[in-house]
Amino acid sequence: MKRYTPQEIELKWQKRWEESHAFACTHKSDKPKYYVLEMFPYPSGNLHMGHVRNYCIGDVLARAKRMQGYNVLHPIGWDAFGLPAENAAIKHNTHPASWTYSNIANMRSQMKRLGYSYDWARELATCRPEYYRWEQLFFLKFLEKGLVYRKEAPQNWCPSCHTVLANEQVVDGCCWRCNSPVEQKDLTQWFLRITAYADELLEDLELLKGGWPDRVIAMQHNWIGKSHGAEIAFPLEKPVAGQESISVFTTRPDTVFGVSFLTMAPEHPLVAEIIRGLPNEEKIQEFITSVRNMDRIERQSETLEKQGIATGAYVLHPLTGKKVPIWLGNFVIASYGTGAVMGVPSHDQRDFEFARKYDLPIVQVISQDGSLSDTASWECAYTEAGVMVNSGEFDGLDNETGKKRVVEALEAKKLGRATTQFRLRDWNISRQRYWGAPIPVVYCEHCGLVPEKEEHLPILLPLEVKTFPDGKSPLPATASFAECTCPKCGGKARRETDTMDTFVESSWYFTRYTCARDEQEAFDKEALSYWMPVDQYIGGVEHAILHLLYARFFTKALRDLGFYPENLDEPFKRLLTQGMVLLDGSKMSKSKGNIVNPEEMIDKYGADTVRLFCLFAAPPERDFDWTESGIEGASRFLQRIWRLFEDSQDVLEPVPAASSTTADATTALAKDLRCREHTTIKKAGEDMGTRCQFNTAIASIMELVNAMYLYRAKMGTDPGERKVFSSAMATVLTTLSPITPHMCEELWSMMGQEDLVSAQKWPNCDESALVRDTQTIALQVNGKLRGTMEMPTGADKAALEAAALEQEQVKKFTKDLTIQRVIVVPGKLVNVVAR
RNA sequence: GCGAAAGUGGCGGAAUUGGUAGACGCACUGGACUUAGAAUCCAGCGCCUUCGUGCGUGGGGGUUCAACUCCCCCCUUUCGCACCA
Repeated sequence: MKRYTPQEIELKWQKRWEESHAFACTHKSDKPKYYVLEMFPYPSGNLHMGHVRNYCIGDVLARAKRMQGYNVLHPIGWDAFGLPAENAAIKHNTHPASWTYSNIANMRSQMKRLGYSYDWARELATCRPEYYRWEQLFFLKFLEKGLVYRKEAPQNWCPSCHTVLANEQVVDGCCWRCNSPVEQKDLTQWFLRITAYADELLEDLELLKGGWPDRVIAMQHNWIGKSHGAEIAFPLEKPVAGQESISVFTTRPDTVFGVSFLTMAPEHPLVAEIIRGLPNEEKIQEFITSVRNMDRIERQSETLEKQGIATGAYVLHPLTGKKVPIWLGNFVIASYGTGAVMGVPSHDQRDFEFARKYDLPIVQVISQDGSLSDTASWECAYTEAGVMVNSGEFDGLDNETGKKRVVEALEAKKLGRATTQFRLRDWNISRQRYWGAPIPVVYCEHCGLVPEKEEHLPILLPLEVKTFPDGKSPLPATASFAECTCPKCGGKARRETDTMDTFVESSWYFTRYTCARDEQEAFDKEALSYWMPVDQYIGGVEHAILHLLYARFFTKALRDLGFYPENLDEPFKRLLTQGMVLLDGSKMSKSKGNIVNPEEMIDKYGADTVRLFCLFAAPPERDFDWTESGIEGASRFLQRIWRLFEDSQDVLEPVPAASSTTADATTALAKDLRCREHTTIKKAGEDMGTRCQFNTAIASIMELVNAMYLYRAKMGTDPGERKVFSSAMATVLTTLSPITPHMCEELWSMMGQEDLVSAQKWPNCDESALVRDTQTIALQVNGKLRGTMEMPTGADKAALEAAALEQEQVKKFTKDLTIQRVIVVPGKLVNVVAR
């Protein structure tokens, strides 16, 4: 008897798949296409359990879809630029490139040990010039179109990473990667104009409903943060620096008559001009400095006390002409809206608190019922809808109508207009780092900013650089790179030494897989429009706004540049956000020391067992705890199949899955097994290929295996019964093969079957096999289960009712009652209603 | 505060359209085999129990012949955003 030795078997079949290019694909096919993609990994060195789970989910789906008749694209690559490579280079005195490439080699072999069915011919790494040259081309096109621009502004600066960060990369005021508190620094940086697509990014979330988890859609919705309102100009009493007025953004123009002050952010560019020469200029300056010195976490914490200072300057109310004092406030954000707000303490809670603290007037202008009350007794602002009061000609209007009328009145005076604001900011893509894609522009002494010529691409990242003595990028000091000639005038120029954010690479890699080896163009239009969009994307929820928002933006931008088909609006049709793998209830992490090493698990149990456990432990979107007893259980199930197979060699014939017929299944025993077999084909097929509920697919196959054990014990010598058993075995191996492909290949070949089990079609469910001679009918009295009865399949309502009323259990429970109704659901139940 | 998801045995979870709640697995208990253990096989496994026309899917109401499932109110947990004007 041959023992189950996964390590031997797995190597053998991995080699067989590779040699036969079993999972290569092309876009020239008559089959319907299916593009399965898992978020590509950063080559950190080793696969962790989270990776394993992610790629197992994708692999089972890819294998199942392939068997179910789809032409499947299932590629993999490496998100290979990024800061950890530089940190590792410093630590181990090596080069980021060699560190990265050796990590890729290691992780690739770990993936191969897990038997993932990738089309390896499409593998890509974003740090290769063959990849990033196209990104540089996109940059130049973006520049032409005004989608990328340079701007000086206060930026999020991570002192530990020596680089700026995008807004999306600042989490709770700290760096998303190293968790150091982020500082603000004035810098000139490159920005991608993602805000130009704010509306479309928001609206197209509608297209994703049903395919994406609600919470991811909600998170993007909030992040984009659209609000409708008005911009209102308050004329300055004394204009400064050529500015006649200060603009504010408000969602409540209907409350404009309640303005009793105007608050500006201390960082507002006009502040310096306004306070110049005022009596308390020095005090104001002190206030500004103290706010600017506050770190971001402190400034944005909800407990921060609202503080402000009166400037002594005034604006004029745009409708009444009354003087309104200008204040500075620490709660006003310079980067949102206009950086200034109108203070309406009666109808805004923040303004209310501010007015109470600094004893500013509170004037009611909205009333629930039109009556006025004394605001001195109010405990909070009234923020609900109502009728306008104290508002001149607008009195008596409901406030929604009032919003429009006030804006119209302001427009007539050229002091306001309806507008919308987004929370979304443009994406800062400059990074003061070495290990990234160079930005293809130069700064010429004569011509200024000059884009590189397309024929000069790729602008290669130099590999010969000095090491990183102070943790900073060596590029500015690398003369061979930084010193260059101007593409326009040929004069002396300096190359841009910032590199691109690595999130730029991951914003388009999924389209490059469709033609990864094309050296002539970024995309082969035919292949691209055949494969895109991705049908199922799988990854962690931590990218809900980062990568997934950037990738959506890039898709729309490249579509509008003509790189993508016109109708490609969204890159990912369906998104599955997989849960985490926990150990003892908390996330596995190196620093905590609670790690399960995938390679050790493969050594101990084999890749098939690891795959099986990852998929059986919980539905894919939920977190699950790694347990030793759980993986033991998975191993036990595979052993159980192996033993059943070994012990049944004498009766097994190499018949196709689902090949037994009604003529073979003549006994009740055989009919039952055949029914179970086809139930599993249907259930596992839907669960694996459509619902992505792998745990229940596995449960269904376990039920079939359990049934086969019982069957074999009772099975006679009848050839029909034996055929039914062989067919069921073939079905187990076929339906389980997406999950545990190696063992299934081995048993498939031991069974004497032709070809690879991976190349088999998914067995057909014969609906007639699901129909049994009799059915169990539930018996209820007043909705409570009181028993069951066996009835011939297809028995009509009258027969079911009559039979039910004859049953002892029913009689017993209706003895002293009058039967009022009998509800019959054919094939299911009979409910006797009695009072 | 706003938004989202979730709450079912000792545990992970199942019930896809309102129709027999607890599939499948883990753990546990008893038995068989064994010198013994491991492995395996068989049986049991929601709770209460006065053994019933009992209770039971976070709690409370409702709709229905029938509710884990639909409606209303509430509680708890997790996650995301948050002085956004």
